[in-house]
Amino acid sequence: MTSTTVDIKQLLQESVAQGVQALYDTTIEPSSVNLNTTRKEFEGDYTVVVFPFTKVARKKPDQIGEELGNYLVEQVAEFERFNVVKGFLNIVVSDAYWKTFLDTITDQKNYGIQTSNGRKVMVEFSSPNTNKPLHLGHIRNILLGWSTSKLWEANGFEVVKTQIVNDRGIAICKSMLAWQKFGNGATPESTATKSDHFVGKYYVLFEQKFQDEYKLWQASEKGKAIFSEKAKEGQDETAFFKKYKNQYFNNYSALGKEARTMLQAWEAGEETTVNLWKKMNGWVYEGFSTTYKKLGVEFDKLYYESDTYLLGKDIVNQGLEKGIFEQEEDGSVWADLTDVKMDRKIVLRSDGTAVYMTQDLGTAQLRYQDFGVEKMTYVVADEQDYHFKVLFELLKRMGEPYADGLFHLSYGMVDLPSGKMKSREGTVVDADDLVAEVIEEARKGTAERGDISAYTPEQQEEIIRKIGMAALKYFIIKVNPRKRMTFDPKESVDMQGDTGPYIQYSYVRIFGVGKKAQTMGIDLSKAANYTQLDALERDILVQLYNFPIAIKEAATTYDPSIVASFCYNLAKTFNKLWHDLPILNAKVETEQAFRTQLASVVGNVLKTGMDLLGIEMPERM
RNA sequence: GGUCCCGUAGCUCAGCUGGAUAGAGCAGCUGACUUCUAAUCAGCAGGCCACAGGUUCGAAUCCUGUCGGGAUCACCA
Repeated sequence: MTSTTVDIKQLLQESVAQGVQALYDTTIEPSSVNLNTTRKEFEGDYTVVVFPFTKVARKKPDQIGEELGNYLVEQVAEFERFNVVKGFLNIVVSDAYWKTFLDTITDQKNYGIQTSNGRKVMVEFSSPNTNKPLHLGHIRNILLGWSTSKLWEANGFEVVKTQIVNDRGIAICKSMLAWQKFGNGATPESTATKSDHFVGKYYVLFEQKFQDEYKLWQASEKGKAIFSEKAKEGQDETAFFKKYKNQYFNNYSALGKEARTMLQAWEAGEETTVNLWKKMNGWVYEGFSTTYKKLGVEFDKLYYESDTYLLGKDIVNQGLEKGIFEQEEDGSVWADLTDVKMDRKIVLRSDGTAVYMTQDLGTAQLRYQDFGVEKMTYVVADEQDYHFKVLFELLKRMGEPYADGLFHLSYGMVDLPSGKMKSREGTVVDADDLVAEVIEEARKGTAERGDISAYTPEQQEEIIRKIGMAALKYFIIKVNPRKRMTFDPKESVDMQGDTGPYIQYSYVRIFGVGKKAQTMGIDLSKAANYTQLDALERDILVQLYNFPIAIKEAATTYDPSIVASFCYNLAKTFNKLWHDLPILNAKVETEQAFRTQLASVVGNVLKTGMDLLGIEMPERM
């Protein structure tokens, strides 16, 4: 809270505790006092629930409410009136308090944002594979990661935004092989294709060629023999071969063999393979970078799997010495987590090579060495819940200094109305396509409803872009991350109701008022003499008061949707005020000045809040 | 089968550290622009908060069980 105004909620809790002491001779913790914001059908700003005091007071709730209410109003200047309804004590905070509060935050351009606390944390997000372009799932990930980073920054932390780029392995080799065999030297330039999409095309092509090969094999003597030998009772061919795909790839496929050979050549550092790998990854990065730019995100540090995939073996050895891991006769190393209801988990293969877990152990340590962060957040879909539970448990057992600060921001998958996105069925929503679509929709909306003709074409384009991106981003970020969400492309471009453009619209109104107030030469100091706050004005002030609280909660619970819904509610209340009460048209000078001031703070808070979600505000729309 | 997550209006979602009559938006119907931007506002209609028990003065919220949906349990990443 601010230094110049008291924290009204805290004051109320403390005063209630004092009141209980004075009236009923009982000591209670101020923080245990149950406070709610008053429902809008009753008069008041805050409501004290008095039921918990019935035992110590041995009186009826209504009577306690009366007694406590009288005590508060008599003893504390900030509490002006009260009423009691069915055992709920509704408190009206004084106009004077709210006006001082508003003055205080009017002077703080960064109201809600804490100053640096000198502490450092890391957030990992996006972390794509380099064999195909980004899709809708990445967008949710990226928005969550970006917003979480902004939220921790808003709470005073320095945030290192990072990702681990999965640039090696069999997947990229498939793209490489397909390009080498079938590409005829084509390039993104020669085909006028966005470069990451270009590489993705060859990944898809590989899958097609592989399927063709697989089909032929299924009809061959060998394929038939395998089927009759290995298929379970009653299992039909289609089902069997679907499951058998990986084994076919590893044991019989010619293409599979070529891809694996390529991977081995890469691991051996064979020059032409490494050069091809560099070329194709270069294309992918170029494409990613324009997509990130469109989404308005950037990173401070990139880690590449090609650099880190051998890490972690030292940690495993240390763990062996400490007795945290155990070695089998074949040389493989395991962690036994059965005592905490998890399984035995392999951390090193029998041939001594690293698995995914090994890498992650090593990468965590590397990051700590690089940046000395006290917390690390991994934004990764919930299908990897188990992996991270194990990873964090292992790092804890290793006694790593940052182990208590590890958090897996686990989010639900994004479904389409038609069901799950499946790359094989071509239902994956491409990130670039989606961005283009939502901007087109904003263009239509602006043509119908907008009022931006006074701007240059470039400026208009910028406004349209902001509106489209707001629709898309808000639609995704407003959902609690933990939950699986349905992405309906039609709804995602909505610009009315609980949407990004709705909030932008409130801001635009406020911006317009601010500009006009200046030309009118309104004297804001006149606001000092305004009395008799309207219920809507009080409602807005209570919400503004809660802004820093919402930011804090959103960060500590890793849930940006809290800020999204905060912004929506504030915009909604403001729109109602706009409709019901005159601002610049108010006849009384004090009223005019006060509302102009209030509007300006609301605009400021909306802008700050939306910025935490990665959403920009236009000044006109 | 073990473990974890989810189940709230036709649809998409809030509310969950227990508190008043469960809230929004969309879709449907109705009304409000000579007045600071109607991408707005107001109203109508829409709910055994999956189900059954339990704890409590009080349960959508906490506990147990059941049902439904999803994820995961590789010397894959």
